[in-house]
Amino acid sequence: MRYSKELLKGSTYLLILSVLEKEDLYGYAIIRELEMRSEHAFDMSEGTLYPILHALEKEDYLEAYWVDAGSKKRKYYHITKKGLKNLADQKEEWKSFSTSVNKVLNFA
Amino acid sequence: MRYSKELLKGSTYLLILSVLEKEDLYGYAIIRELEMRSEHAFDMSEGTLYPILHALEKEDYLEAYWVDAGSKKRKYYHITKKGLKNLADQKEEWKSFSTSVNKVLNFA
DNA sequence: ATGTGATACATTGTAATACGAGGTGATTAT
DNA sequence: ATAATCACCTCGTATTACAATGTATCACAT
Repeated sequence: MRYSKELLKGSTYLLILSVLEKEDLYGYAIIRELEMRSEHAFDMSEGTLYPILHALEKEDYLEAYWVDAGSKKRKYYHITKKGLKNLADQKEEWKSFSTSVNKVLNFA
Repeated sequence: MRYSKELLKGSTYLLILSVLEKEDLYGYAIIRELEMRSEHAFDMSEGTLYPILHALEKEDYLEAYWVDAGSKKRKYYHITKKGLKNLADQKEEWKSFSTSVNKVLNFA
C-alpha cells in the first residue's frame, strides 16, 4: 500500500463493494481492478481481501458462485440488492466524512 | 461519532495535530475545537484523545506544559517542529488518499 | 447544603481491522 | 525445468478507537 495502513482502515469494504457495483468479479480480479482504478494507490493483499469477501457474503451483501476456467476455478462475487443499498450508504458516509476532515484541515 | 468508528481510524492523529497547528490547547479544549470545526461530525471521546496525546508527545510531535487555572490544572500541548513536519506529510497523504478513493468510486 | 452537570485529567479491557506469513495447486513464460 | 503468475485459503499479531471507570474541581440551581 502506498498509504499507511491506518489511514486505509475502514474504507476497504467500500472500495470492494464499489468495484463490484457494475460487474461480477473474482477475488484476484478485484485486486487488479482496484490497482487499475486507483493507479496503484491501493494494492490490496490477498490476506486482506479474502476474509473481507467472506464477511460481505455472510452479511448478504455479496453472493458467490464458482466458474470453471479450464481446470482452474474462479469464485465470482455478485453484489446483492442489500449490498447495493449498503454501498450507497457508505458512499454518502465517505463524502460526508471527507468533507468534515477537510473542514478541520481548513481545506474548505 | 457521526461516522462508523472504522472509517475514522487512521485520521485521528492528523485531526489532532491539525487543531494544534496554530495555537496551544489543552485536552478538553481540543475536543471542543474539533467539534466546532467539524460541526459535530467528530465528537472525540476522552478515552480516545488522551492516549493519543501521550503517544504524540512520546514521538516528539508535541510538548506538554501545565497551566494553573484557579485550582484546576490544564495540560497544554504545543506542536514541535517535528510535529509540523509530520502534519504536513499527513496532510499530503490525506489529499492523495481521498483522491484515490474518489477515483475508485468514480467520483472523479 | 446538596446535587447535577460540566470541566479536566487519566487508565484498562475489548472488539475490530489489516496484513504478513504461510499453505495448496494450476498455468504460462523463459 | 523452473520461475513467475494465477487463484484460492487461514492463522497470528499489532494497532486502533472506545466504552467503562476512576479521580477531583467548579458553577449553578434547588
